[in-house]
Amino acid sequence: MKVTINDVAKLAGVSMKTVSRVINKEPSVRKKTYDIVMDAVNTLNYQPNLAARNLAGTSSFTVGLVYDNPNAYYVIDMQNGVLSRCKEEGYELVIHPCNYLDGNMEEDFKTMIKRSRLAGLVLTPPLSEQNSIIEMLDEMGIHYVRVLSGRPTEENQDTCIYVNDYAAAYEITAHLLSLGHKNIGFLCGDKEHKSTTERLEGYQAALKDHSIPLNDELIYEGQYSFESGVEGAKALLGESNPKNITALLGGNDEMAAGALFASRLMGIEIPQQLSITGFEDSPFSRQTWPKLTTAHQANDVISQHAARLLFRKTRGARNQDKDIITTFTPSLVVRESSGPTTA
Amino acid sequence: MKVTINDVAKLAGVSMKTVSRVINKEPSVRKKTYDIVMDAVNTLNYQPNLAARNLAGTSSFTVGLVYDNPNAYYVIDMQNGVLSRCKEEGYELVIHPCNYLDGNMEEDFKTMIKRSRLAGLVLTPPLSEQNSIIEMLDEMGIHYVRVLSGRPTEENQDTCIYVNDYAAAYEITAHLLSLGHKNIGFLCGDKEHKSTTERLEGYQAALKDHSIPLNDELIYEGQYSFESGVEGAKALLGESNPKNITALLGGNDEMAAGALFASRLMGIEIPQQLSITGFEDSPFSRQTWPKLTTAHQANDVISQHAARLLFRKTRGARNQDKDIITTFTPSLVVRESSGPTTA
DNA sequence: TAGAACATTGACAGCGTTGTCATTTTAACT
DNA sequence: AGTTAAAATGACAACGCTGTCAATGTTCTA
Repeated sequence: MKVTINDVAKLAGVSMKTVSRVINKEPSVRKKTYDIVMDAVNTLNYQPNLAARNLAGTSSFTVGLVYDNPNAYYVIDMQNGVLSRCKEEGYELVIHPCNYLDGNMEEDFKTMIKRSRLAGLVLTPPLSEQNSIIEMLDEMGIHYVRVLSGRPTEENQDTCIYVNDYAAAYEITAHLLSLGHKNIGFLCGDKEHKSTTERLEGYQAALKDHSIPLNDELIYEGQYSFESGVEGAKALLGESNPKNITALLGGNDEMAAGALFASRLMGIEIPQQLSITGFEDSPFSRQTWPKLTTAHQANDVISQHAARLLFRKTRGARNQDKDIITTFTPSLVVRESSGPTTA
Repeated sequence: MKVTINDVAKLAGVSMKTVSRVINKEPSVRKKTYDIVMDAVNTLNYQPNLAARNLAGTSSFTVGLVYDNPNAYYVIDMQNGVLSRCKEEGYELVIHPCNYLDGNMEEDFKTMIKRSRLAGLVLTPPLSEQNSIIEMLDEMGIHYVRVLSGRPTEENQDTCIYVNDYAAAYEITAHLLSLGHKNIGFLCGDKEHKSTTERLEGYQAALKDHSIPLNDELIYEGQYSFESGVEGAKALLGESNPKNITALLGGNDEMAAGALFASRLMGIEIPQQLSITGFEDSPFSRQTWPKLTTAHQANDVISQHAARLLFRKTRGARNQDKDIITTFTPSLVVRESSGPTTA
């Protein structure tokens, strides 16, 4: 019933250790031996036991995915990306949702790591930006890869995956400018998120490049939530839109959806009277009315590359994956929530 | 650095095996011994190694969560519920998204089970309804708990958690009837989902109990998606609402959101001209305009109980959790998308 | 063609637990 | 107190794999 490495060895007529070498793709196994062993593996349908591997080996076959992000779509995409890579490489994934504000996170981490010695961790924002965590991991000697909001100039190319929110925000803003908008509001997300400042700076850079003076009164500081989007739109548009805003950049899709909601309450027509854009292209940017113009962020692809980067580190010489992309720029998706100024 | 069961044993002055007994909560350990050992465990901050436990023991400490559901909110909730329980019991969770249509699922399952011998599986709909899968698992002797749409009368109370969609649909329909609606449309979800027929039957039962004749023309057969909700609303309301429908029951929140979207396109005011209701109370039922009246389904609680049920089976006598709820009925949440008939 | 250098393979211990079974301690009887 | 049954503990071999290091094959050099 249960087939072990010994069964394979017997069938192939080699030692246990040679089978081990084959399934671990170690070098210095003769091609012929390799084939014989693989045949045996296939006919017996052998699957190496993870627990035994983790116990016996110095490196482990489980990776952790850590997140503190309320966005279900984001999390699922990240999971699926990492998972698909894990499957290919024969790794197991342990997911670790957490709440940074909880405080006892450090303990939590240590427990997780002790219980199942991990090959490494994929950290997603905003946790990936927390220096205290990074230091802790460095101290503990845990491998990790961080997914971060940032621009290609940054260093740490071997341990970070960057999402260029700056460029994406620039592109969205440029899109609105090209439609004739001049007074563009910005609904800022959580200040603790690096993505917030990146997006804000991209927006400002675009304005500057088009010789539009910056105006702090057009910026609402909120959180990445629907409710905050509602509040932000109300705050910026006020009673009768005194600032004469014709376009609103949402910090993310949820805020944009909130702004859409608020506009509706205020009787503002979208996009005739006001353009609204999102960020991330999560499924519900297609489920609002009208559908949101936004910046598409391929989270599953991003997390796949994060996993690949991690494996490159953990597997060392055995894996020299050269095609890893370390910088991603979300790309503009124009839908119905943005249009030319009518003013 | 790394503390093992031996370190604990030494410090406590007992044998390795006794420590093992304590951490496994086996009976026949003297209270005094137990305390001494626990003290040692705590001072050393000992965490049993999962790989070793899985390898040595007959039962394993990993459970799997299997799902084939496109709804991110649902999946996250299920994960978190199971996960929270796993943490308490010292189990590890392996998530297993899959695509039933892929075909090679059986192989996929077997691989997963071989690689990390599992204590058991939590199956969520629609997979949990697939007899072929259940039979396979029975054959393989794998423990599992199914989360299913169904009514309390069903058997298998020790292996299934029921979500009473029938009652919930009944309640929503009754709500609409009480508001004066008579021509109530129904946007049917995927026919393969048990929840679809349960919800449909609940709707029909409510109508019958209020002496409203059933009319198949008011039922649209679609899928549980936003797009399908759009199509369904268009199909039922047609050019000028010839069937004189005043309320629309969405098969789930997404369909309801789609119907909302379509109504907007057709210039129909919600809820003044048309009431629309959802199902599940996923976050975005609060992010539509107007917010959706829906049936709240506590997925995290449901999955927690599923996990508890599973542990009761796998741990046998060691765990006699008596407070497991096996039937959940989603409860009506009235928001702004439903209102009295104006006709 | 001998000998060195290198490539390939194998024997065996050990990873940190739990299961089995033997041993010791305690409790419960006469 | 002496016996017996029951409860509590311990010794030690697994579990299925990988790391180490020694043993064997193979190729190259002179």
